Amino acid sequence: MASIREVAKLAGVSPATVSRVMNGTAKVDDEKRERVLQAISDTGFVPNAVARSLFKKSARIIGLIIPSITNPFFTQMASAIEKAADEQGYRLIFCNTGTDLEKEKASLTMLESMNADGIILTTSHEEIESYVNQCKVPVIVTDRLFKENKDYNHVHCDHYTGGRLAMEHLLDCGCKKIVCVKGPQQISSAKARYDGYRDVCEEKQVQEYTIDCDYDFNEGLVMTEQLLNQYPDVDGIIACNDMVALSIYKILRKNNIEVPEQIQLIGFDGIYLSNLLTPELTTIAQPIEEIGRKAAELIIHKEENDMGEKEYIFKPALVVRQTTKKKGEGE
Amino acid sequence: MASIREVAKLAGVSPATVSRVMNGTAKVDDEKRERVLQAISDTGFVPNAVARSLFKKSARIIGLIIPSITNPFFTQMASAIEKAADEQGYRLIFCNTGTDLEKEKASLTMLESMNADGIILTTSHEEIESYVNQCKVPVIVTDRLFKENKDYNHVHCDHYTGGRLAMEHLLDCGCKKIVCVKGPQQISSAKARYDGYRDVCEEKQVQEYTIDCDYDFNEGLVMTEQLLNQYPDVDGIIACNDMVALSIYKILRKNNIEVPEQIQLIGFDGIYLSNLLTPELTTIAQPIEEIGRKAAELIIHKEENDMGEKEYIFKPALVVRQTTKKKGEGE
DNA sequence: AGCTAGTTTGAAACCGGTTTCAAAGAACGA
DNA sequence: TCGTTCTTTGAAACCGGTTTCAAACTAGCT
Repeated sequence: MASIREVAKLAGVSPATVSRVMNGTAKVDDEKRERVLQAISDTGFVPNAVARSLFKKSARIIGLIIPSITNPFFTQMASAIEKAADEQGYRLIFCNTGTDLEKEKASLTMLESMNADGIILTTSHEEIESYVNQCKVPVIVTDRLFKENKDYNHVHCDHYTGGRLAMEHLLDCGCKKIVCVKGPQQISSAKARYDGYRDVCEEKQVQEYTIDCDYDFNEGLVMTEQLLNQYPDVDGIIACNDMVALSIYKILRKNNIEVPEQIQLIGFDGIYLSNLLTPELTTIAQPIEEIGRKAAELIIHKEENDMGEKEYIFKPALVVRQTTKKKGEGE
Repeated sequence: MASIREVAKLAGVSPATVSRVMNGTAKVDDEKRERVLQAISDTGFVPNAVARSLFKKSARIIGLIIPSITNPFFTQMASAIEKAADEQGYRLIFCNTGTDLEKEKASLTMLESMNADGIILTTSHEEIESYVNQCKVPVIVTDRLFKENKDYNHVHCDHYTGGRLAMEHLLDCGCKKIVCVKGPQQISSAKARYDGYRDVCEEKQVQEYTIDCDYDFNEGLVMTEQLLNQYPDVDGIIACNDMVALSIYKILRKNNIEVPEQIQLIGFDGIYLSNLLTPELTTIAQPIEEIGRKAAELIIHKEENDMGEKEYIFKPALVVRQTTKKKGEGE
């Protein structure tokens, strides 16, 4: 409530001096400093962040544009971003897009007009590119690339290798007929994962079986029924992400199919949920927290980084748990 | 980038006129309006939100202070808040506290200095009260009350009735030895739930069995082992929330105990996860989205509301799914 | 003492919209 | 035609910190 001018008046100095005491931007006479500090504590003065950010052109804010706040993958990433941001006095603004392009655009301009210091964007639309280009605020693209070429700061995981790891693991486990539940192929991560699967199929001279599915739990329920119809003798399933893996598991159990005895199942992402369930899900884990932290750091330390079209790729890791098992091995 | 003064110069009018055209706050000559609109579109002018909020003393921001962004209960609530906020052009700022009192305080002052229009707070500390009182920004307390008396705007669920419903349901199902996994009793919701359980015990002349546990998955794992040791003949468990119920289920399965055949299990909250798992969890569901929406609306329409010490209580509902079953009934 | 160099300090401009207030212009009646 | 009232418009103040710039003061040297 109190303003810097009131504090200044009370301390018998100018607003400039109060500002200097608060920020340590210049030397202030000891006796005056004491009076200022006293006045600040007497009035309970808290500097107005809006006024400061108007002048500084920085609101110490990071914008996070993601498809959904309830999706565990994004909340885990968000949590890591929030942690890194909070440590440096930055705040997070959440923008839920539901993958709606118009909302993505609106969030971009809105965050820019709020003097955000940077934006972390997970998009599903190539068309967003021109808007990202116009944006004066640095944009870090995470998880999903929206361009084949590397003109932007990308932080993501090597999904292609992930796809290979998943397939190789199921083959290792002795599966003969492995179905890949492909995610939406316009999303780069889904496509790369499938590419990895397909390349292993080719290399190992194994027949490829696929089914299309959204990155969505409910969609997974429907597609699994269809999968079982289409491939009744399937013995291994690669889900496009962990949430879909959960829905697949649910339908398998509903059909009294034992996992991993009859069908083995592997997910993608390594969200914390994959570890909580019974049974625990075998999955290709991304270092979600590291991705989030890296993205936040790129913005927070943008002065040190040149912010020039870089790509940061993390390695996925196979995490073997309870939904896969080498055939012939006992408990 | 362009400022309102540049737009004004280009259109040959004053900044005031540009402002009036944008906001429709006063009549502007048709021909001038056209010139202004043209200049806006030529320059791609987007008004700076910070400058506006400095004058308006409103940043069209809602602060959300919660213990964790990854906890599904809070993300579901947050999602509903975000939706209601977005519809009215408000943005959400997330503050993760990890139940740390200092972080709660810091978030409160920070949000106030950002000219936030309101704050939605889920706290675990009574001590926060004096800070909430000092806050000029309206604070809505959700989920957990921090005072017995009702001096604040509270939006929450009738946890006491929830506790009763859970216990009555397990009795209905024929359970004889029902253990209540009590949540942290300094948190009002946990206490109310336990009170409900206890009162039903008294009324029905049933022996009360309890075990203490945090609202936390990992804690649940440990406490369940202890529970099985302490009450080997338990046949019904009331978990303090759904996440703890998941962990209880995990340990029960690890001990080869069938649910619901040997032990019946009921959770609390009705997070969407409770429905995704296999088996689906019987739970006492809160109307999480309604709670979030109500809290957001109280802030967005604060002018219409008198904002004077009101309490909004929602009713919980028993959702019977697969972890409970009336004894003696077949599939 | 007189002069220069260095330090502390406050007045005022600034950030970029918004709003007030009074002036200028339009419309209308006498 | 003149006066009155109503409308449109822009100059300037405002929101509340921050920073510049020059004045005032201190210290050090001749």
